[in-house]
Amino acid sequence: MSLETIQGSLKKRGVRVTRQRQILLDLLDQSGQHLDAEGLFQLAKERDPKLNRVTVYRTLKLLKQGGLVDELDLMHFTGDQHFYDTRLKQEHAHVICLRCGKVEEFFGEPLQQLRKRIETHFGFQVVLARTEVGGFCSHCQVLRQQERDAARQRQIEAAAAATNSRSNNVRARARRAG
Amino acid sequence: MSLETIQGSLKKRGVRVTRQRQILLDLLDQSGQHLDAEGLFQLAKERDPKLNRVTVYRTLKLLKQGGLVDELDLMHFTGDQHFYDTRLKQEHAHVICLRCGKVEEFFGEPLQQLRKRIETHFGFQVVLARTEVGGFCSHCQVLRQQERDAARQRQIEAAAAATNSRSNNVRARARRAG
DNA sequence: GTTAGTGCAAACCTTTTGCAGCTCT
DNA sequence: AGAGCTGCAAAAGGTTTGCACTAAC
Repeated sequence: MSLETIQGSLKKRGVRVTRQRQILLDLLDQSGQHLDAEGLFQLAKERDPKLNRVTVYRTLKLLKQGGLVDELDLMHFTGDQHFYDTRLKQEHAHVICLRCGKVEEFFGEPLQQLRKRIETHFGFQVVLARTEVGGFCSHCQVLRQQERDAARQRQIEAAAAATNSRSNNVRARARRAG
Repeated sequence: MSLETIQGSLKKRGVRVTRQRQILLDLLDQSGQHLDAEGLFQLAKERDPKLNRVTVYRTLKLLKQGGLVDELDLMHFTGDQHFYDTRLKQEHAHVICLRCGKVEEFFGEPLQQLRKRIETHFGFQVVLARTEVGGFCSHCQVLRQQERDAARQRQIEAAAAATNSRSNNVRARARRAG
């Protein structure tokens, strides 16, 4: 699937591919990232400073309705906005690290298998599927362990300090009592 | 897993299980539906008219952070609010009909398989996974076909009417021309 | 020349925050 | 007493809508 396919699909529906929509489609296609409405708007403004935020929302809605983009939430890691993926790639799951926010994409047949199973199990006609997985990437697993170790260390030191201060108090009382 | 497990988990974290929270937990547990904050609030109001909407949001946030409920979007079929599922059942996918809004739950190993594959593929530690599938339930597939047939029929009739009116015009012109 | 699309401002809906008072322990 | 929790009001964040003007077919 290509950008031209998307544009063709729009024209077929009597939707006009205006200058603004062209800009937004290009950005969605090029930018490797997962953009939300605001991010897309910021990039679009660089190409056309007059382009309005509302146009971005309207275009995204249009593309979503036409099944040309997928709407993601990325586990609400950054907030409650929606992110968008053109459907130019194969179906994939999004894997979000809950510590650093990195997003990986997982392709592979377990996804197709799941889809097929749901279709046969319910006699359901699947139109779109979305899998989002939250957890910790290999890098952050290590960092979390270090953080936990450091926290435990601080606790031990705090406990030791408390003990010292208690015994100091005892000594001080003993002195006052003479 | 049971409601008591959830309550225990909260207490262990130094979280108080107050009257309000008890009400909300009961409702989440009992109601078979997928409730959103507003729906939960409406039900809670019946048991305690003083209970505030904000308390609902705060409790849901707490439960989410503790990993005691899953947050769903149900493909934004009804809007952008979030829905909540206690994690008392086995992991499952949500299957949403885009015509009637019915939500089915799919259990079964393709889900576990997908999770395992992602863990091994990325060395990722999965904490929570969410699969939402949109499409048409078997019932609505039939209805959609009927709707399409009816639309085609109307088109044919409209075309026929247009032809009639054109030939009527021709006849009228002929009459006027005498 | 019609129909669709745009920009602007204002509204909307869901969710969060600040704060004073209340409640468990 | 002290930490945690609640209600209220107000704000925030993201998204949609009404309307007059403009651009594409």
